[in-house]
Amino acid sequence: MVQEEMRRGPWTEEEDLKLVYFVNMFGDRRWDFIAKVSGLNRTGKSCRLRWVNYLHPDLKRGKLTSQEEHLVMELHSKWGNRWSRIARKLPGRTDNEIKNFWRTFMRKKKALEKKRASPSSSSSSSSLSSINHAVDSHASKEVGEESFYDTGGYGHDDVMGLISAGEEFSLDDIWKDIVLSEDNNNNIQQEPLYELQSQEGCNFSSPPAMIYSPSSWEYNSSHPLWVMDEEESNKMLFPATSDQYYYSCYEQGNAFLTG
DNA sequence: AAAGAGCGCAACCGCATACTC
DNA sequence: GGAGTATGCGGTTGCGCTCTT
Repeated sequence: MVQEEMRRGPWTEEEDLKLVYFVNMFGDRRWDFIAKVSGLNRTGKSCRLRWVNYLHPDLKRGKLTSQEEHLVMELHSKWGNRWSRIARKLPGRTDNEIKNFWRTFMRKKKALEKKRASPSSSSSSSSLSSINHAVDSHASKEVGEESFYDTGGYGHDDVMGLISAGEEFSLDDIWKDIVLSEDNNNNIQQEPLYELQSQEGCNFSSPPAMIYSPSSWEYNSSHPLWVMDEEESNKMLFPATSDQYYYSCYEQGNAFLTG
């Protein structure tokens, strides 16, 4: 059978709208089915990913808060790279997001480590050196090429040891250490890498998904589908100019179901 | 102002597991 | 119980934006 070439790459706004519409209609389970009936010409996998990582109404946007970052560190020390598991403890955050955060963190750490490796700097009592130890004690198990990822966590004892009462510094200190180090190197600190901010204080970017702001959906997280008046949902999702187009999508979906 | 480097994030890939028939 | 299919997860890549020189 000749398989039609699937679309790949970044999603367009129109595709997003379509996907949201069909997920709203059929739920966020049957991805292959949704991929087919929507006519998106994407794989079910791709649709799921887009939904989970970007379009889901419960998603938070913007940087992780300090609390969230702490939690990630803590949970990673327990569970290692079990990103989805960690993500479940951070409502509104995706495994992808956490993975990216961790990668960035490790990258910074490596960079800092490199700088510190220069002979002039050896403040062994710094909190960073301690977390380095914690991280390295595990990461060093890996052989050969260094990876951004620590594949098994710091080791609970390592990091929790740092956090525990026995030590005189917290993860805050560790972060401060990184920030300070950056400060020293850059002189100009445009904005603290890591500042306390309220959950609502997130720096929202404005992706297309915000067009259908989650707050405007009566989303009930305990329910697989958004609860929404059909007429209302049509109005919100599809501007008058494209009504006909999306109704045809609707028809298409129904036709597929009813055969 | 232009070029290059670095960073952040979205998306893809391959494998594992769960589910359905 | 086994095969086929769908879904979930972790790792990796590539692109675009921002910052630096």
